[in-house]
Amino acid sequence: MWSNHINYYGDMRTHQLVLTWIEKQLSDGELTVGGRLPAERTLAEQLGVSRTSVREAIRILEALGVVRAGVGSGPEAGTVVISDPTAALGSALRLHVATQHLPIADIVETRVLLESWAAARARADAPELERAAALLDEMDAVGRGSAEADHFLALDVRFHLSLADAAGNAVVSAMMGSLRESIQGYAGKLTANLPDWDTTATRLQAEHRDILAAIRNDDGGHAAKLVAAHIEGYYREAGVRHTAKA
Amino acid sequence: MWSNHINYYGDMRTHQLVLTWIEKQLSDGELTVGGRLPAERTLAEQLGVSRTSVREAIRILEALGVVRAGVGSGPEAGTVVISDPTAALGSALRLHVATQHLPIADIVETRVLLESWAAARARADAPELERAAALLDEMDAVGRGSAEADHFLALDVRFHLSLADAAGNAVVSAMMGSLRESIQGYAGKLTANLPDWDTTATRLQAEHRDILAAIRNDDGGHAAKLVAAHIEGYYREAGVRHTAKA
DNA sequence: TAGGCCATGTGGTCCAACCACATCAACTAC
DNA sequence: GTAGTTGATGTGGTTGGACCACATGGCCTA
Repeated sequence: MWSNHINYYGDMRTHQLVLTWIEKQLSDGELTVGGRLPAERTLAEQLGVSRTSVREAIRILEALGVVRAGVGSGPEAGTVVISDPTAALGSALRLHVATQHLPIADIVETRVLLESWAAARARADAPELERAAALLDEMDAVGRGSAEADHFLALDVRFHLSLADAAGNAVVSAMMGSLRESIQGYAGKLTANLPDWDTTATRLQAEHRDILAAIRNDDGGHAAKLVAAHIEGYYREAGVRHTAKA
Repeated sequence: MWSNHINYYGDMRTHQLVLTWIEKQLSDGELTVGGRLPAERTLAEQLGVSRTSVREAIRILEALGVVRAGVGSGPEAGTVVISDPTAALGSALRLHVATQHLPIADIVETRVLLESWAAARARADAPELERAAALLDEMDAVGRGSAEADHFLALDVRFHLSLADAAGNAVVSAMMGSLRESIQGYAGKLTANLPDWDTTATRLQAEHRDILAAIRNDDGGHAAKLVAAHIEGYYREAGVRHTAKA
């Protein structure tokens, strides 16, 4: 038969072998969130591969939001297991947008889809809604000058993510976050196309409060419609002028 | 002030520097899908970093479905830019499922959400529907024994992806594909819980044809309902027995 | 006892070599 | 002249070893 070496793994590249081992540890529950991977040198010796290959595997896991690497000693050091699906989805989408194989329009459309569903699905008494309400107050407090637009938008993102979280679906939340991240730069530029940021911000806030009120009133269907109109309206207002400049 | 070396990039780690450079090339259109990256050794020299760091960056891009690396010479060799968002999302979701921080139920729910939307959105004359129909014929042709269940399910996946493609949203298609990939192993095990695979497969096929007919009849709303019932019904049938065994 | 200092262990980076692979051109045998 | 072989070339794949920056903690000194 074939080799009886413990390290026979077919055509698999070395770093994939390491990935497979780590994924198995995760599936078997021998590695859990918060736990630490063996040190790179140790792991390399255990698996009979070079440290380089171990590092390549860890880099991939880092990019996928599965681990975090820290130098030095102490609690922040070492490679520890985390769970940040949004990071992976976000950078992936961002890069594919860069290759121009993921149209911005499709991203916006997907955002509307997910966010409408979340609004319809959110429970009226979800604790995330209180955070959302607090964010709205914070947004009222920021100035209405275009200089503060970035600050306002940052809070806006967190508000929408809070609504998504209120639906209680981790996958939808992660996807929502990644969609926002992937078009973050784009959305920022859009504000430059708005004729009057002050007016727009005030309108957005009014719509935000309507959406939140609908959810808290257990009128999911209405909330979903409001959310869709809210998002589409914003991109239409900013986007039309954007294309009109061309 | 600080160093005036051309390679001062703040706290960024070396491989991130390479990633940033490549992402900029993509955004600027200097690198497009189908294009080739400079050879690893060349790129390392150009950017003033080690080949190791270049390779770590490329590994990340590979995991994100942005490039494909091939050894040797000729058209298949070298590191070429591709665009496979599904690969990135799929492996990310799969790993996070392994960490048990993404409930399977949430993935199934999200799948229903996306697929219902796609069914409602698909155009009746979309060319992808012909591929879907061909897949259904192929599924009729495979045996009904449980031994062929894997083959049937593989075609089933492609059928559903074809429907998603018919909606014409690349982001939704990519997410759909990644969701299927992330629970592929899980779905396969479920068939073992079914009392009679033959009967189930025949029923699934009937539902498939109803869905396809509804889309072709331009009745998106009906198609969406059928799809939701189709997916939820399958998981309920297989899943209930699964938990009942415990 | 309080302070500084170094041993230790972590990831971060680099280098130099070697391998396997695929192509292509030059060369050789017929 | 043609067909086949062979080697040069260039690609990613892998390895071992060296050194660095960093953070801790214990030892040693004042």
